[in-house]
Amino acid sequence: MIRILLADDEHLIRGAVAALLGLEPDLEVVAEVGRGDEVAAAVAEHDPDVAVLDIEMPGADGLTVAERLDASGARCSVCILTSFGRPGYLRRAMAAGVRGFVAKDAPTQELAAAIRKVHGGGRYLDAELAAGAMAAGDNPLSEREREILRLTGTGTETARIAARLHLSEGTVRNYLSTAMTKLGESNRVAAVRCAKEMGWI
Amino acid sequence: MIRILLADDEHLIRGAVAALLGLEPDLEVVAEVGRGDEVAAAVAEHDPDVAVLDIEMPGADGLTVAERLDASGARCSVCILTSFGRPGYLRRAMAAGVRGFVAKDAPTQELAAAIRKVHGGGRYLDAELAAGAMAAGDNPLSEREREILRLTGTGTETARIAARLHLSEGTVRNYLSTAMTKLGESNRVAAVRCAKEMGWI
DNA sequence: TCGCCCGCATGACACCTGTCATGCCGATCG
DNA sequence: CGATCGGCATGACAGGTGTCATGCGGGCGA
Repeated sequence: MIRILLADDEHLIRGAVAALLGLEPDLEVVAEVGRGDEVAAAVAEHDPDVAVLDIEMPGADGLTVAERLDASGARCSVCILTSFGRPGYLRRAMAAGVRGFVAKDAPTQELAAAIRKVHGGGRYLDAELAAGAMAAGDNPLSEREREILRLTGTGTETARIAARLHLSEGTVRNYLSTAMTKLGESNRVAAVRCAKEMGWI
Repeated sequence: MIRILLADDEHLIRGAVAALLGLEPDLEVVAEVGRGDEVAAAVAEHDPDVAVLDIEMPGADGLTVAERLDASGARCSVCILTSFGRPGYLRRAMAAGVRGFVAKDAPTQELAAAIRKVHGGGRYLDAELAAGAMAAGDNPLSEREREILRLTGTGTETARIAARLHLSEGTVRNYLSTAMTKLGESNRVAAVRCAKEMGWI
């Protein structure tokens, strides 16, 4: 029996995935949490074999959680289950020692297959996603560029961004300009959108 | 036995929700589709009692599908199941004769409860969402403003938007300006974000 | 019928944005 | 070591952006 922890902020979906996994005779969901920052405690308490993590979660996102579990030398394996198979996400997951990566639009039985593979010490990657990540290449943005794109994406004005980061407005515009050049986009809205889709911010 | 049609573009999630509903003795999933534009045919073929529709789908979004079903006088009731409980979505759904509206982060048993209520001729609304919709008020944006906000949100340059809509650039900027004023935002990125969160574009 | 309001559309003006030239610093490499 | 490259930071300039005054036409209440 493979013991599973499920982390996803959408309660109903979490319950549905638990129901799906409950249909498999060799799988057992032993814990469910709705926030990233509750995963560590739940792992400590329930000692699951595999942690199935969503990426978009309040508290801490699934990739950050995976990195922390990896750094703390936790016994349990991690399988990411997410809506967005963005290239940047996949790379960050691999770097964090994640061995399974399944998209929410994958075939129904793929999650159980991934969990078994991961529990057996193997890896499970969606072929489409892996190909996409290879094609997209590395994240070309610097830390400053990412930060400023993130803030721009929330609708923050240039002046406010400059104030918050202790920069001149011209410098903020300059980072946006280099980011736009790197992403091949011609304005800030398009650059933010592109960076988000790649999983780079 | 209540016969259900399930429409959601995320295959794995669709399967999971089907598994969840399969646990209920009085519910039966008789059809599953992954695109909005496949719903009509599936309804005609399987004659379900209740159609459970996601909003974000390729082909046609769930609200559009609900409006079409309503207009065609279909026998089956509609229950919307979505990640985003945006005020504008709820209003559009009500206008389309939808009688159930459930958020994906609602408690696990809420979907089954909503389906039973809707099948019995009643209505089922998440109290939180309904309150949010009341508080947000009506969509203040005109058709032109929505269209231009949508295009701006995809990263399209002002000049291209003007060309596509056969307007001068100044007019496009003006619509963005009035939209920004109505939404209380100070730049186009913020306005797009705000309108999206309200479900107004 | 007459104002009145609202949506649609435009051009002009002030200001914000995107780009460029420039410089500094640390890392990498021949 | 000196050369070179990439990240960080700035100011100046041209052009795009947000705002305003203005006008047209359709619907709606007085």
